[in-house]
Amino acid sequence: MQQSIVETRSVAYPSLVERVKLADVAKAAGVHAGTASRALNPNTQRHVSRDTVRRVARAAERLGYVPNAHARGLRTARSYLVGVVVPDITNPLFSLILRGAEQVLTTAGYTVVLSDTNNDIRGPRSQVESLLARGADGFIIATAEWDDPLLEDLDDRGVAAVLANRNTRRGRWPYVGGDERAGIAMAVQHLRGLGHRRLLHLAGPQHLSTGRDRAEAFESALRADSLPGGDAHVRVTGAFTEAAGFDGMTAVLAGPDRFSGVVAGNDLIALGALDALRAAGVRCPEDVSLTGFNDMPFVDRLTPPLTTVRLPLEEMGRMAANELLALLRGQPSVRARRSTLLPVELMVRGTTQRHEPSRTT
Amino acid sequence: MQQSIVETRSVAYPSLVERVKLADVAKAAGVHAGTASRALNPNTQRHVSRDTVRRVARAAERLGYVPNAHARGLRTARSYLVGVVVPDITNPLFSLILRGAEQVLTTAGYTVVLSDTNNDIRGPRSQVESLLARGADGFIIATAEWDDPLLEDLDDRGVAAVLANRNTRRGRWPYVGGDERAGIAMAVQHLRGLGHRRLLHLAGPQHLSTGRDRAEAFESALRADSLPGGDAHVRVTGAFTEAAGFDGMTAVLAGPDRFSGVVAGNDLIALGALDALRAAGVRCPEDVSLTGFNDMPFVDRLTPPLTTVRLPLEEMGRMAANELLALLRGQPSVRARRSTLLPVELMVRGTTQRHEPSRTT
DNA sequence: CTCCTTACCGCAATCGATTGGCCAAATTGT
DNA sequence: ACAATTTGGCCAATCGATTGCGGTAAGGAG
Repeated sequence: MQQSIVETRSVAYPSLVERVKLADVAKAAGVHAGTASRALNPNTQRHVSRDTVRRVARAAERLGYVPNAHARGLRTARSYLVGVVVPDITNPLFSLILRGAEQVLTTAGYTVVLSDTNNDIRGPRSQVESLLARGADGFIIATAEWDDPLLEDLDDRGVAAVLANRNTRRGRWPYVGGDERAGIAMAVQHLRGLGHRRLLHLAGPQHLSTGRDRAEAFESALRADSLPGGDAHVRVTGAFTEAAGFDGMTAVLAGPDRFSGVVAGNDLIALGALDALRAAGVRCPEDVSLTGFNDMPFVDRLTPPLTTVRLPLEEMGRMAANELLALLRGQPSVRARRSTLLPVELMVRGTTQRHEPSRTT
Repeated sequence: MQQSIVETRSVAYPSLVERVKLADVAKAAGVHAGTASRALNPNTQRHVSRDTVRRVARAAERLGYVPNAHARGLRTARSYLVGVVVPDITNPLFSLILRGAEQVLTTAGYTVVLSDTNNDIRGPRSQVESLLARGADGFIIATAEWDDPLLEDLDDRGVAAVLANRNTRRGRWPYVGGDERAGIAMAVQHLRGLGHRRLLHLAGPQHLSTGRDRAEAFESALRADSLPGGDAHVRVTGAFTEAAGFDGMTAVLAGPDRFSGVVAGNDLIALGALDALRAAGVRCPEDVSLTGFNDMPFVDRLTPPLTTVRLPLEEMGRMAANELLALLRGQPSVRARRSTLLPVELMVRGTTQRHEPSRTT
């Protein structure tokens, strides 16, 4: 590997200047450390005189006091650390959720620890365990499987968490996601409205709630408006990837099923399907209309630009974070599981057009 | 906002079971807590008999002991927390660096704290400060400005850090980035080889090393092989964004300068430039050839697919993390500033083609 | 003017792991 | 067999913030 090393100048790496501690502030303010502690904590300020609070606050400000998180955490058994577990940070879907969550968590005084499992199935477990060892206060989990032993385990142990984007079968935690059913219904109605009778759903993996829900929504949307002469097929792909989309579409094209409209399980599957169509000489949108899901960045710049369903991902992250904060603040008594479904939007672009009957594939 | 809340079942959120502590392990193994501590720590095991180590290890294993990070951190003044500061987690450029860094840091036992400043200029400061308050051991910084008061400040305070992707004027920290000069040189030579004489560089902002270095590299690459009849212009854009690229290109098109090849400061600028060309009725690549920088995901799927320079971003993150680990482990004595330049690769795709002389814009 | 609150603040224990210092037992050398 | 080491492990202090407890002074009521 080419690699050039350039040496410039030599310098020392001194250790950090010794931090000012609470005792220093107390001394400067002429009070005891315990009093200073109370003066600085909004919840205990009422035990301290107005004047003392001011003096201590001023001293702390002047000396640049920042509390030692270790000492505090040791004493209070809280870390103000929350883990955000995502399957693939490289996927904008998750980085947007992460950003939203990070915004509200940091402004609430929490520190966000990233845990990118890189789609490794055994990833979440070890990552979460080690964060738990660090005393993490809670988690936002975007890697939930439909049947997820890790989550059941965490649930049993009473770990505070919120599920984002992907739901799970059991579990008592709040869930925040997009309104998948509505999104799929929109896509189906859009295609139907364009005159497409024979539809295909390239479903995502069924061990994820997003794959299941969308497939289910597809079928119930079709039942809802069963046009005469309507026809529909569902093909389950192995993953939410371009490769899986390509394979799935290729397999369907080789089979007997006919269709003129395709609802893909997500944008990546749609892109793979597009490639497969192209490879088979089928044009989009002239011969086949296609919709995606998620509205990832840049899918509006493809040729043709992808018609897809947009999810408010940043908002999803923010909501999930707020749910978690409520959980952490809330009385650890009785709570009800809440599901929050965020509204979605159909982005009509270039991969869908009115059906020309002669061209059903 | 549409929002449906579904209540399912009510349950209690019990607190975590009380953790097993070192004293428990020690008791189970029939030794003192101090001894157990030494037995568990590889660096101090030599002070403990072979047999005791085994007994303690076994007891720890059996009881499922995990050390309390707060207590340890309080005593040792190390947190095993590393902050990774990025300007925009949504940008795959940075999420890839982040992933690389996260991989090696977590396997080294560190916990990665994400700090996404969302391109907010005052972001890094407060984020870094609060992480410092938490006792972060070090930082990987991908937000460096060329003249960066925050970095100089941190440098003065002896904070351990490594710069990734973006370099800074001063500072004593290691820097890991792509070989920008080589990348630009490749792009220029590629265009020259295709017969393009009149080149334009749509440079990124000059307060970032990436903007500066690429602009400088562009000029020196041209000096290196000054063909007869060669001509070159540099237009500095305000940001590494599509909007800036669009504006920059639009402005140049309105001016007197002529060119048939464009070297964009990065992929986003290239995309914006592409839009501007299209809006002006200039075809790419027939009339003008265009290169980007970074090889972001999906730019190979555009029409035409973008010719660009690929950086080993994940590797960059890994290298930066390794540098930081060396810094953290290393004797805090004297070190030399190291710059590691990773090799880049020119991805020749559809936005560049042989120049047809009649068509210089 | 005395008694009783209330307000304010200091004292010291506490969280759990680490580590320097010290003592006892085991080992080695002669 | 005895002194000189080495080895193994215990004790207790320590990191820094929090908080229950108790004491003192100020203020109010009768």
